[in-house]
Amino acid sequence: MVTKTSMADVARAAGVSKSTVSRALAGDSRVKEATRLRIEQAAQELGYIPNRIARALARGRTEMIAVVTPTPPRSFSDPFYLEFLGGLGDRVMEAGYSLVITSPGAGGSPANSLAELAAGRVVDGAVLTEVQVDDPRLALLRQAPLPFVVLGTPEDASGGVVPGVWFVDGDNEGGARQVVEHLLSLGHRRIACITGPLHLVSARRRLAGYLQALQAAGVAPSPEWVVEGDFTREGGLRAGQRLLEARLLDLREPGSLTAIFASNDLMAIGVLEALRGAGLRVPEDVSVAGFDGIYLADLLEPSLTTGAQPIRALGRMVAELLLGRLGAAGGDRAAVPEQIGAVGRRVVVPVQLRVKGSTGPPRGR
Amino acid sequence: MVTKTSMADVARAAGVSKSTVSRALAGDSRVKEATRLRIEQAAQELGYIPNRIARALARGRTEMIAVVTPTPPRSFSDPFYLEFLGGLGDRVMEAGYSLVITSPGAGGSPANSLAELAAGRVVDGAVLTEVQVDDPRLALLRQAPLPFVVLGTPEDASGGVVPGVWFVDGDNEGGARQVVEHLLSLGHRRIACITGPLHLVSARRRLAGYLQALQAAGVAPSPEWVVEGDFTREGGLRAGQRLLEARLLDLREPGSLTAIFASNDLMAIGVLEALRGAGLRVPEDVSVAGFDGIYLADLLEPSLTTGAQPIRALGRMVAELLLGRLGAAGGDRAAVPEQIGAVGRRVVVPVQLRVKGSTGPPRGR
DNA sequence: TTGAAAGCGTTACCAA
DNA sequence: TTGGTAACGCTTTCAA
Repeated sequence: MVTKTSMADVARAAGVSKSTVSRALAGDSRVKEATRLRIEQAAQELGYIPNRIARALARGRTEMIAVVTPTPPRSFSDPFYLEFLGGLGDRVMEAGYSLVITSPGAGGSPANSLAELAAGRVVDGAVLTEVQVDDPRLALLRQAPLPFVVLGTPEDASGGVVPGVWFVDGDNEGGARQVVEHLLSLGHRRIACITGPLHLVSARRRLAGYLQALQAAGVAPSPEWVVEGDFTREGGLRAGQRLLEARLLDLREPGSLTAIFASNDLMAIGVLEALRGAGLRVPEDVSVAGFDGIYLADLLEPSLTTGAQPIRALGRMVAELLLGRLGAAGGDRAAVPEQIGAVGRRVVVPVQLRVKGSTGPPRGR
Repeated sequence: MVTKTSMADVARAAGVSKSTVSRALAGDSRVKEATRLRIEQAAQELGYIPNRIARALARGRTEMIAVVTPTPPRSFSDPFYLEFLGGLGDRVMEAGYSLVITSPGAGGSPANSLAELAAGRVVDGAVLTEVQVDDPRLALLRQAPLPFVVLGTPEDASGGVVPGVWFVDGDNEGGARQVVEHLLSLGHRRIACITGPLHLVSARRRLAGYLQALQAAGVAPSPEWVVEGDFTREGGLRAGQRLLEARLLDLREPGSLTAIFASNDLMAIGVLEALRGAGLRVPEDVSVAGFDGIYLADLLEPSLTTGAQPIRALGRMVAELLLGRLGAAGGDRAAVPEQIGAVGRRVVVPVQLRVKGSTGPPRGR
């Protein structure tokens, strides 16, 4: 235990008052040059480092930003979130903020911990991920004095965008549509969709995109083609197995599926495993496509065809928006492409179809 | 902006003093039942949530733990660290702590930000990753009043373990030896090693394991078999290409390598790419083995033979040790296998050879 | 240009 | 069992 030096010590050593030390170290221009130098030297010699907690209490700002990570079964080890977090973290740390990772699951109810965050003055702002339809956290945060930005489009049950909320999102619907259109263009007609948890906005939108593409192509999907998953690899594996058990992937059957659209890459990976386990080849027997464009998708064999979101860029944009709201130095509003200038700032970025090795023409074509 | 309620408001509403409110809410047994109830109700009604910053200042504890992530080119998107972080995060959040992610790169020099962390009283403890030989951060932290635990063995230049430091590590040397012995047992003799950055302890130890295994088998490695990488996929790719350019992977040459040991899985993935690019098949033409056992390793085709560390468990153990040092509720010392009871608590966990599809007998055997 | 002193919202010690 | 009152270490008026 080393005796820690406080501002008072520096003041004493430099022969000035605490106030002056505070001003000098904050770069206040009203401090005489000579005094500042003397203070800086004293601080240096004493190894003084300001107590950020005390500063935070006095200033009312902590220079920390909270990231509320997905709830189980996705955790923050979800590759998508980690890549996102990378982009977010890089940008906010550049601006001098730290990231506080809080899991909504641990230590109380989600709403509870969020409320504590908001009122506990621990962070200056928050990033919400994994938005649900009619997300109760939004009301909570909006009435709290905590600026926040959402990753994902905040929708209510009727499909309307919740006003007044700042958010960044990929074009889930359009992206999913593109991916399914790609499968259709290869000649597939019987295409399954493994969805995310349908209380999540992103999951619904991707499902909508899938349905739109089929409808536009005049394909009427059988209800059993759509399986609800949970955005995890295990969930994808289970969903794949369910399709197998339902004999929907039996090549000898006439009504067999020829392609599977998984609503995220992680589930697609699970599906690949399920198929491999059943001795089916990809893409020769079945085509598989995913969504997200996590970097893992490229490392698989076969590499995964997917609707790629600019994941790290999403993180950076969320950071930019939030920094802008915080009035932070370096929070450059102009850097954020503004889509709609209405109530709340909304950024929706396009999703890019990335055709790789996991999709090909259906068998027998 | 909602008017926030402070403890004083609750006190007024309940007709007691701040002290009593503080005690009541902290569950102090000396508060009369009736009073506690009255206070709790008042707090409830007013929507009172304690200011954690003020509490932290008063108590001297913030209930936050810092994780110092690897420096570039590895970032915290490195899969190994992410899995580790998952284990760590789960455990510390269970115990009521939040995780603060600080990048040593951003906002100043590594040492600087670390010193600020230590003295800034922002966190109660810290986790260090990516230890270097003679790591300067250790001295810094040890003289600071901040409990910390290291992921990796803190070594000085002479190979001795720095005393007084708590750490958790996988058995790098033994693990690497096992992996290389596996290659030798398959009949390989000309085995390359792609190392990590050699200022890192883990990289050195894995190299040592490789050399030991070869020596024990009576194989004298040619200097050009050893290529220094950087633990990234790109680094692995480059290293693989270097071996190719050096004509060490030309099957027509008599001295061609038959196997490659990459010091971590991520580099092994890069090597696989390099080989694929050169039209070499794995394991028919060349065997490839990695280290770490990241979950990605299993998803590759071929799946990767590797020296598997219990990555998430490493995270949990680090958490356990740190919580123990913090005297945290739920910090269960007994849960941590204690290897050496000397100065500092040291946990070294075995590495398990996981034989998968990327290794096989050398060509022509 | 500097200093004194009043916060910031808790906790914790000491009396009562 | 409760209340008064210092801390905690900094920032920020307000005066000088």
